[in-house]
Amino acid sequence: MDKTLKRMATMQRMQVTGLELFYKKGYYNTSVDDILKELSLSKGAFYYHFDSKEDFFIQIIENLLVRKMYSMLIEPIEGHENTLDSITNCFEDALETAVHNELDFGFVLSNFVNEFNGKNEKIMKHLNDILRIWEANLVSAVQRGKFNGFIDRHVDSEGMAVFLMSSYMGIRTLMVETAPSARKYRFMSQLRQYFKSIEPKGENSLNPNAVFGNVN
Amino acid sequence: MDKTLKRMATMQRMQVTGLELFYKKGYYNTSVDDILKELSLSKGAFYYHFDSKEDFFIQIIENLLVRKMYSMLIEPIEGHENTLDSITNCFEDALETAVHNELDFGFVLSNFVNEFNGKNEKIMKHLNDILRIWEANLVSAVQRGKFNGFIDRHVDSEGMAVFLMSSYMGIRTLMVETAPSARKYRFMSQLRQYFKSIEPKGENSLNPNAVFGNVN
DNA sequence: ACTTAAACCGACCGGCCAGTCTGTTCTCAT
DNA sequence: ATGAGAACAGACTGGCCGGTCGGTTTAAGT
Repeated sequence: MDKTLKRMATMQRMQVTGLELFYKKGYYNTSVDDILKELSLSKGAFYYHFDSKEDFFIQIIENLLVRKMYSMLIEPIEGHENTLDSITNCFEDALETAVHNELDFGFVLSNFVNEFNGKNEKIMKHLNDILRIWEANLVSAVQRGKFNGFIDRHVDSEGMAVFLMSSYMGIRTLMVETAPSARKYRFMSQLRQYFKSIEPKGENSLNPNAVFGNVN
Repeated sequence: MDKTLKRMATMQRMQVTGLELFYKKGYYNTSVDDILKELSLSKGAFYYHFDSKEDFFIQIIENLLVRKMYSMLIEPIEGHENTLDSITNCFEDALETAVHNELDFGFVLSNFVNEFNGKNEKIMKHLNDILRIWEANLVSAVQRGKFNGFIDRHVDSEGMAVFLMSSYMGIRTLMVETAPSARKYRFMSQLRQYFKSIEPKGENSLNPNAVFGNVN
């Protein structure tokens, strides 16, 4: 365990800058040497730790991408009763990091889905796993929102999850070049508009979660 | 004019299969020889007609992508008074071709934006032009919808355009692998939900377009 | 029939890149 | 101190790909 410390540290360094470059320039347009140059390491070091470029990337997905997706787009929604509010805040934060050109992992994911679709089935499997997890968590968040009286009982939870993921991934694509800050603002305002049509109508509109408490 | 007929025909063939392969495998992962093999043509033929692979791709954008974007995502919305209906129908049709794995040019565009972003400024300029045209046409469609009484006067036209483009490009990314038909259905149903919150409320809800006629 | 240019062929070049392999340096237990 | 394995260095290979270039075929005008 202790002796593997150095190993782990090097692998971690490689993966972090690997993800950074893969994100910036794309997987196929980033050579292993590009990453190694950034770290002043050699081919020997790389292939000592990883089997192949593909294996390297899959480990990046498992070790970095999955965790960051959780901390940025799943956990911020998981804990709270008022689903619509927490989704709004979560998207707001994620898009704000995007405006500052920092790594926005929801977009990293969408980028890679686009790059590998139809080209590398093995990697697509891993990416689709993450999408499924994201979707499942959104679905249960919507259901919790219904239960807690913040979302109309008649809305389709699956549909809402798909719609949220779609619009999020889409706005990130649109933010890459033209007026990211303005587009973020407009997007968020329309998202709130959409949420208005989702709120419970009529008698049961007061939230009963003081009675039932949180679900799960 | 007449003598250039053969030239035009060959260039057209190259561009059509070029777009097809670039879409399926990506620009950087498709070699010029891949396209040539498909057509039983040689390098000589290619570089006789085009300056470079990049030039070739830009001509594909101008000759094929732009036109198809017009016919699939712009003109179907342009002519009609009831903006929300025509957008719904337009998206419905476009996503249906996507379900059948045919070339859906809105997605082709979004794919290329993802592939070239940060990698090829020259090509990005051309792609951004198309995005701007699409956006402008959606904005004016929304404004027409307001004028004709199908859309609430208070909604932000720019915001709605951005939101529509986002969600469309996003759902296409989500449809590439998992349950495209189901996701299309869910998406369209949520889009209609969103549109509900966009309709005019209160007194002026009856459309007055019988009085004013169409705008433009 | 002959000329001429357009259209096309395909071998070749130079550069890049994933992966290999041999060898060197570092680390640490004994 | 030293042997042994872990960690790393870097030259090299084979394949691919964009682009070039000298040559051949096709077609059209005269």
